[in-house]
Amino acid sequence: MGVKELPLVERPGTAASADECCTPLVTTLLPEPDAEVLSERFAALGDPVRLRLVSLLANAEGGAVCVCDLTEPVGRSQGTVSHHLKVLSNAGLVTAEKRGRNMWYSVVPSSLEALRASLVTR
Amino acid sequence: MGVKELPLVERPGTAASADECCTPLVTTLLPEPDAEVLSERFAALGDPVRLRLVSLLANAEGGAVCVCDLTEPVGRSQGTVSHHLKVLSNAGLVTAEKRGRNMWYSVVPSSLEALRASLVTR
DNA sequence: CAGACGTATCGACAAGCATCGATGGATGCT
DNA sequence: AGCATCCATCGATGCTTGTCGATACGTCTG
Repeated sequence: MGVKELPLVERPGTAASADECCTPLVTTLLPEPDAEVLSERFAALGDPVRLRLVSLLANAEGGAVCVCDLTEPVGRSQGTVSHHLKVLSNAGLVTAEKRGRNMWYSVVPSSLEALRASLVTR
Repeated sequence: MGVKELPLVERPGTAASADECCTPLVTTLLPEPDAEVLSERFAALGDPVRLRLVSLLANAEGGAVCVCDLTEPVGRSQGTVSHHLKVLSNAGLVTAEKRGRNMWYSVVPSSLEALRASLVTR
């Protein structure tokens, strides 16, 4: 497949963009459809390997890392790492860019920020 | 390759309390033990039913709700709701208090706030 | 005290998930 | 061209999880 598009919320209703996805759950009663979208994103962070991947990406020089430099730090097979990156990508938390024969992944800061915004307490 | 070694900073009480648990993962390379703890909390929010439970608790008058008033809104059996509340409780996101023959659950705001703090971007 | 009520727990089951090794397509290098 | 490298995908496998119904325990009420 050529273009790896961002499978983000193209939902008609509430959540329009990555930045607006996240209904605050503490200050508003969370509607069920929103719970579905939001929980998918939290679930994406709900795995230690994926959490470390995000951390590795976020802390990288230049903000991007190629897959080849991710397998060793997390101690998982290449296939497994690829799988986790896909999960993160599906949740809209990271993006991929092809450079030569490498794929470079980076976090989507606005996406993390949106998730963070959903956790506001009053 | 990029990263040589994992900075496994094994501090004595590696992020035990609810308020101190959450190493920021974007501004620091997340140590493995912290990833374990943090991911457990994110995973707790990684289910739509649990997310709605948290929302219900947070939006309740008085900040607490008895289990009997939670099953119907989320549309799950009593046993299932009890299970989810336990997961949330284990993650430190909610607390329970016994009043008569009822259990009243409420969110732990500092816990959510700590989780939120772990998502800071730079 | 006996019954009703509220919850946690148990057993069972299907679905989902993390993981690996293998495969194959794409790309770059010699 | 031929070969090495990178990475997504596939199939298999064992473990985890969400769910229910049933059960057992504690507590209130009549």
